[in-house]
Amino acid sequence: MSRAEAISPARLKDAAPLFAALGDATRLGLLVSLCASGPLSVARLSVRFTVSRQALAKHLDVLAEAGLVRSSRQGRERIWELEPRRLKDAHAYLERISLHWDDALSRLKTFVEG
Amino acid sequence: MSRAEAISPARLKDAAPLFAALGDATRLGLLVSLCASGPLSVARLSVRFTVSRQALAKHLDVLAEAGLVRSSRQGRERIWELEPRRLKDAHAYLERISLHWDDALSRLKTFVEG
DNA sequence: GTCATGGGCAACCTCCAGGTTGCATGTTAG
DNA sequence: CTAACATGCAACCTGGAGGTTGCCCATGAC
Repeated sequence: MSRAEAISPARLKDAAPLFAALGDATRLGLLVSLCASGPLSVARLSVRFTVSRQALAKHLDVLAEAGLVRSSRQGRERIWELEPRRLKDAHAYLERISLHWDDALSRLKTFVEG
Repeated sequence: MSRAEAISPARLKDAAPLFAALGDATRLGLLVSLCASGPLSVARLSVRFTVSRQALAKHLDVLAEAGLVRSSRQGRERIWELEPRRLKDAHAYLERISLHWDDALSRLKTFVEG
């Protein structure tokens, strides 16, 4: 019996930009930094990276577009913080595909053995 | 206490191409197709997509490069199948970041409440 | 043999991601 | 007020991703 729900094309179109946002070493580094050190400004972040501040700002925009990060103004600074919900979303997607795969495997096993 | 292990830059450089490979709707579609229908040839796959056979072949190469898919010759056909290990890798990676986040949250909570 | 089918290869095109520099704007410190 | 700092904005450059077409090669069918 199949426990995994179908993966609709709509979900695919939602998932792709999410993974695309995760598919860059600098952006993953930003996520990890925000994870480890909590909310930070671009200036604070930029001392940890080799690329320019503007490049980081663009990356943060991409992450925000994907819903992985959120920003708020505090005085003259803009503070960025992680948005863990979308991270869980990505996680759930992979889980769903894995489930499908395990299902397919067990079906195959049943077919072969039975 | 912190249960999450550190996320090394080396792991970042490993994870980025993996997510990048997942960050395309067509490629996700390929994975789902291979998941649902088992190993298939490019010709078989291409009837389900609107892009050309060559485009799909390139996507499959990208997926193979990321270790998400594997191919073998069978007669005049090349059969592609899923490689679930790397999928689990990506899964584990997100889990690691989430763990870090949860750790950071609980540390913050302890700090605020304690 | 002959033909259709599956696949690799290569050239080519277009667009945008990722990066840079330079300058303008707003805000806090003294 | 003025200087220093954090950011926003815009123009610009370059490489590579994603797509196409056209052709050639191998293999299985007849």
